[in-house]
Amino acid sequence: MDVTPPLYARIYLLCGQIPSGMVTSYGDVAAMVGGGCDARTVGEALRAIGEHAPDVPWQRIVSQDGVISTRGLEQRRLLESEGVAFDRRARVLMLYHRWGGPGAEFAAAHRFGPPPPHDDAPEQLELF
DNA sequence: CAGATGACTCCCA
DNA sequence: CTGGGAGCCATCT
Repeated sequence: MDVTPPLYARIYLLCGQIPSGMVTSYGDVAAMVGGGCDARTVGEALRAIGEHAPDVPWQRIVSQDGVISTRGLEQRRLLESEGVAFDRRARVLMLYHRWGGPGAEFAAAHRFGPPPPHDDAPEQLELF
């Protein structure tokens, strides 16, 4: 039978560091995990969470724009219960809730890299 | 080893 | 804004 793949274990470890009320994107997780991991791999790891790590806060991983595309209703409900705000188009307000990565010590201990910078404009502030 | 799969992302019409 | 297509990569058959 399967055991948790090494890369997945790192993904779960990093996701477990995301505090309640914060979110990050698949691409950001992939960048921090490094080692040839990409957004799709993160998605695959989260898909297999039920088999490997049921305690990982999978709901805190959203797409790059803050959109929940897959298991929307359940995920949105969980995030809202943590205090995460959405705009009119069901996007997480990333400018407020984007996670800045694990602490420096934790990152160094597990060889995680820094999250990639975002060049997003504050257009998401335009609610309504 | 080769083909298929997917909870992504980017680019272009 | 919407939709289609390509690129990407670990994991499973």
